[in-house]
Amino acid sequence: MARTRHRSLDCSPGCAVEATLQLIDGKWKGVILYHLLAEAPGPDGALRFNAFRRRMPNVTQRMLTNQLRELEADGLVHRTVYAEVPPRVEYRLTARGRSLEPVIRALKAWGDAHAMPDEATRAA
Amino acid sequence: MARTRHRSLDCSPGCAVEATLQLIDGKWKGVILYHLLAEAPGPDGALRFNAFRRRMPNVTQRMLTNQLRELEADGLVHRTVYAEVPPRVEYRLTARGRSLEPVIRALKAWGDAHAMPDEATRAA
DNA sequence: CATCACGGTATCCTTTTCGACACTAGGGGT
DNA sequence: ACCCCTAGTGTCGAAAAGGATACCGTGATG
Repeated sequence: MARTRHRSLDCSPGCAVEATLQLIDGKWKGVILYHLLAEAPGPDGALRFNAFRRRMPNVTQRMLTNQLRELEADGLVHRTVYAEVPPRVEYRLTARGRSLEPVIRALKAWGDAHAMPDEATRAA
Repeated sequence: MARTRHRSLDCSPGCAVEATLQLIDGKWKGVILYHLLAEAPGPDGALRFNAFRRRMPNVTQRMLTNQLRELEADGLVHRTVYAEVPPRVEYRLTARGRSLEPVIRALKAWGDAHAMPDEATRAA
């Protein structure tokens, strides 16, 4: 479901840039990763499905599921299902996911510094 | 033409992350910025339209134009047109664009370290 | 006269993405 | 008997993104 981008590695050497973008592209993945990195409570930083929903009220269930599943397929997030009723599912970063921290922080820092005040700069 | 993403800032505080992603999202913008940051020759790091085309052979003219125009609209790239024949147009980063350097470098570094060797990791 | 270089536009069409909305299971509470 | 809770899934349809292809002006060159 992720943007297909270029499957043949046709850019070089900027390709690594695109390879990384491909993983965190997808309209909500950036925020999901940010919440897992910086917001998760508890010792191991796990978040449940509805915890995400509370943090991101405008994401539909279907989209949230999709984005989480893609992050899981990319090996960035691990999904733990507890066989309980009502169901309980916890999401936490994998080591690979945690390694994205400098990237997410760079994105956050830039956004805070250059984009957040208002976006009237480009109000067409 | 860029992905619409969320226009109401409905995520917080991960919003800054998305705000930044929104600017460099767009299938080729990452590579374009990378080339402008790291590859541009000359003292002021300008690249001409066909210089991009040579570096990214698989991008169509239309897409390249679109991506460059969006980067220009976002204030990341400046476009200089010389009234000559044959036409000459140079693209260079604005100060705002140059400020993205740590972000691009983080993306590149992660890609080199975690994604480039092969992507058979997730070959489904 | 024809062709090339350059930096694009214009059209058309397909693929991808995303949002709305309805629906599910199964135990516990009232 | 009925509703609530969690963590989803299914289907539909609109909108956006992106690819293919053809076309443009103009001055220099062959």
